Amino acid sequence: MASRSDIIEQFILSNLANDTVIELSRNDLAKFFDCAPSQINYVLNTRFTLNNGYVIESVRGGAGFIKVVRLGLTKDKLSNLLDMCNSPLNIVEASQIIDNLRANKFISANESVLLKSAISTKALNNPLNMEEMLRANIMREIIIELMKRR
Amino acid sequence: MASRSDIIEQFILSNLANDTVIELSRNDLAKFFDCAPSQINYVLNTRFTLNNGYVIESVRGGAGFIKVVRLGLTKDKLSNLLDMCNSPLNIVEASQIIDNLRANKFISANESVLLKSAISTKALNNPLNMEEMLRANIMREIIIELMKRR
DNA sequence: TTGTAAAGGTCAAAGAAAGTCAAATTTGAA
DNA sequence: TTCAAATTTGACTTTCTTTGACCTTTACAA
Repeated sequence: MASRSDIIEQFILSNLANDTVIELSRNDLAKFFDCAPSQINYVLNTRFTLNNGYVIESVRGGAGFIKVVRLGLTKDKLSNLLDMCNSPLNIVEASQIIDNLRANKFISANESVLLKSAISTKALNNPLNMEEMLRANIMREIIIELMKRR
Repeated sequence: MASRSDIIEQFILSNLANDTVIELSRNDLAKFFDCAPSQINYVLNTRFTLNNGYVIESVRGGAGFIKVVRLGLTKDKLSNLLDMCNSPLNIVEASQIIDNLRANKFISANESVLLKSAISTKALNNPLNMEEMLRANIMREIIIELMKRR
């Protein structure tokens, strides 16, 4: 027997049949299916996971929405590399992943350089519960890298 | 999906497409978009910041006006952005800088998306003296982003 | 010189989304 | 039948936008 969550899942799936990206209104959907808004999150979190091949993005407030992206072939090709990110990566390992991405043309040479600067030891050197400081470091490295361009 | 603020932003952007400076009348704009005058300030303050590459000037009273100046970002001006990275950056500020870089063609659209994923709150969420864990998070975000490519 | 109207500025409250988390309930398999 | 897993519900939170009351500055006319 299909639970309401199953039905909502089917609804979203049918909307995704044609398009690879859809935008939902959580409140409208909840009203339509006569459920708590958070049940939409429940469905999304249990059935539209990364493993299942989906990515969820959302914006709150005024004209907020939830976006569901159905991932394509690339997803399978990269899932091995993604798995590596489930455990800590030192700089060598991470660089190898970037090189791999580059060698397989998932990123450009420019992107490769940029990303390496973003994950450099220098960029991540200061991790004392200060997300914003860290982000600033990362951005600094990126800009320095850009400065090197002709 | 687009909020009124988004629409007003687009309007200003399109006016700035050709010219690097435009003059607005706050009241007229507010009338035109049927909103409170202060919403114009809201749009300006959230979307046309220095980080984004704009400067706002205004004159009050009688023949008052608001001037929006689009700052071209040249290579030597990158050091201004770099300076901003000497203090903590929240996600909004950092995203603005990336948008600025993108708008001024220092990075491609792809790079912009990639970098945003690298600095996302999700990517940097775990900063408990664990550089490698952090890096893994960043790499995960990057790969997820790549998975979306067709 | 001064008062007033006509700008624009500020700030906080209200409104409109979506997110989180855990308690309560239901379901289904052993 | 029992119990663990799945689902449903709802209170509370966070984020973003919209609104409005009140403040400051400027030009200009009396």
